[in-house]
Amino acid sequence: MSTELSLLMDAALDACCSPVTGGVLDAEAAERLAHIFKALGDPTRVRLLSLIAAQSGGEACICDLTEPVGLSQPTVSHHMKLLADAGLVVREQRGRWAFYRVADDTLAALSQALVPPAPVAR
Amino acid sequence: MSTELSLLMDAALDACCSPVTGGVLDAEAAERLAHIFKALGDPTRVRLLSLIAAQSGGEACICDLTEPVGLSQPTVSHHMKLLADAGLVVREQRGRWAFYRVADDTLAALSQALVPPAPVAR
DNA sequence: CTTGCATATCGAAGGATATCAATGTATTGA
DNA sequence: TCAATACATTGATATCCTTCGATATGCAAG
Repeated sequence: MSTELSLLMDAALDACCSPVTGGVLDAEAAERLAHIFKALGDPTRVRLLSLIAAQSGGEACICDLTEPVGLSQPTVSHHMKLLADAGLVVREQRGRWAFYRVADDTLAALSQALVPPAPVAR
Repeated sequence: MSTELSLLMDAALDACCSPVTGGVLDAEAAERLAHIFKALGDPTRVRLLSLIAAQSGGEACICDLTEPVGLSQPTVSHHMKLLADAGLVVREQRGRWAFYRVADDTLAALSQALVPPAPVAR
């Protein structure tokens, strides 16, 4: 097993995102990572994520998002479901509204998984 | 620029990856990011990336990759093209072989683009 | 120049995805 | 209870993606 030293080694990291360049990934780890990346692989969803993050309070309901992205309510709802399934946003129902906020821990873990290996000392 | 070596600053970052949580992304920035994430949105390609990174010398030809992922040569070639188009991998032809290596700068820029915003001071 | 090898490209089949209108499900307010 | 609001789900359609076998391209050794 490769226990490279990494600042910020965490449970969250193991839970979702093995480092891409930290040894050959088994099928399961690759699947987990790809699932999250696939959710980010659509411009609308990237946009939605940035819209939520930019909202004051850090959260947004579907109704806040429909107009900025210029798509129908069902379509936005569909995209948000994919983002939620990937663990990139967290959904919270409050009254008739569904509030979404960015899952910072998943974002941080993903970010760590992409950090290139340290250059060889010389 | 300065004589200090800055860790992967503006150039690479602006070129490909505006921070996801750093304000609302315009359509173009979202498109750029999504294009790269889409390339990572397939388990085979995530696997290929990790295989190349794990190779001694940090590079691999198609022939090194076909057997580990268990897919046909044309399919692996196709996946590598997508990774290369996304700037995640660099191709170098040497003789009859095409050598691919991970583009650390793109990986680092992507990683930066995912870093969640610092918690608000209070 | 011919043969063999590594890779790329093409064309096709099957499955997945994005999108919408229509409809269903809760929840609130009157 | 009734009507309105916010959101999710369904069903349909057009497009895109993954994968393969077949074939083309390009290089290298005789």
